[in-house]
Amino acid sequence: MAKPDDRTVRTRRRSDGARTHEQILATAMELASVEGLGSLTIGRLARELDLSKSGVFAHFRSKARLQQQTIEAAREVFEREVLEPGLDAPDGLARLESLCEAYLSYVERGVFPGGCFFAQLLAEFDAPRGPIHDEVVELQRGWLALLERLIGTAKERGELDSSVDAQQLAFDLYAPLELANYLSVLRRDPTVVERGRTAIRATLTSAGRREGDRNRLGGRPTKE
Amino acid sequence: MAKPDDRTVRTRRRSDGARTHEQILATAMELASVEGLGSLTIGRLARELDLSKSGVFAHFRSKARLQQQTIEAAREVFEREVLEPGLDAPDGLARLESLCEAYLSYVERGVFPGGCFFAQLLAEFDAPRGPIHDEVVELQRGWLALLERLIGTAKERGELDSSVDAQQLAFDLYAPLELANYLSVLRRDPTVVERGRTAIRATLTSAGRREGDRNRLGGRPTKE
DNA sequence: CCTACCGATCGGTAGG
DNA sequence: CCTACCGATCGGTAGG
Repeated sequence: MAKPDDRTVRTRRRSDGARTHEQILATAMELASVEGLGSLTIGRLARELDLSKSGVFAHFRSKARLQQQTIEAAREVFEREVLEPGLDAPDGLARLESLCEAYLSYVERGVFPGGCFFAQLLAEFDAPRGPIHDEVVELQRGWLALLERLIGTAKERGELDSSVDAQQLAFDLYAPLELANYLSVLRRDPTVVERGRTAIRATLTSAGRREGDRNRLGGRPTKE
Repeated sequence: MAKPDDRTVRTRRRSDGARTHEQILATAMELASVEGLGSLTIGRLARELDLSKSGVFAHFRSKARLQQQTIEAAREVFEREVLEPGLDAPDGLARLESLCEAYLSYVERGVFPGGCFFAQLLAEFDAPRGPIHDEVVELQRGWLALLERLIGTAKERGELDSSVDAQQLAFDLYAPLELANYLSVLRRDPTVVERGRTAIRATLTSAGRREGDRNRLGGRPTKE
């Protein structure tokens, strides 16, 4: 607060520690999406950001807190890159399709260099017990609950057949989204995402009350 | 060879180093399926097996070779637990269904404590470049090629519609297998596997030429 | 945000 | 298969 308008500043020092904190988390998300949250080390982050190990450490005071905050930062990216655009569509079937397409687009655009942060987290912490496992359970529950809620609304509006099992359909939609993510990263080929689009389209069509409904999930890939 | 019939042997020492080698790999597969191949350390294995670190190290002479041999050992388990029972069915659609069911049963039986070894490997090494990544690419290619081959045969025999895209259908079948694996481990609840069975059944039915075909992938869960 | 440290563990080597 | 080591890196602390 002493010298707020100092224009002689070298490069950083704009908003002091907060800016560094953000940069650390941004790098942490990238590293974790590629190599896993377990491979994320404070020393590695320090090297990557040209800071001292203790400098990085001071921002979090424990590795567990670094991991928690990295997950939280990734949650915000997911919110901005998938949930917000995905849910910005008319309620019902259109919103369900839009959400699936938003996820596939997020994979296709390579928002995280190692693919979906949470797909990585699911596979990494599905088995080992601990606080991160518990958080992944909650995150997955929330994701599936969201899909089930949209499916329920689409059923109420008569856009999906009333005989549809919402939990099963949520599983049926989630599966190709996940596989499209893993395979597109594995092959370094975002066109695999098109397989996911085709699968989603077919699943929604066969769950629909009639195929005359306009299907907005077309074959046009997202330009970026 | 000097004392082949020594009955005064304490406990181990049956087939000497080969037995120890197998035990190390068995433990390595279990650990890797839970925590990932990257978290597998020689020191950890030594503790788990009550050996010295160098004793374990001597069997492999590098961490890379330990990882390679662990993957190879897991490949043999997959062969025995999935491919052999799965492919032991009449050629065509029945064999395709049987293979999917064999995978789901392998997940359900908890052959590896952390779920499918290769699903873990896919998620762990989809992004980081290196020799393991390259091997995962090959393994995935082989798995999808096998599915596509079985689909091709089923089409030739008229058990699947001739308009079916073999690559797409392989993707559509693979997706629920993978998700059933991840979610059943995450929730520690093998009944999630039933979601996978339902998805596979629906996908094969809608790809079939007519629904009058006998569908052997029933709702009876594998007893063990 | 830094230097300077701590004990533990890593992959790996020497030598037996 | 062992003991005894090596340099590097880990998470974390002290003290500024």
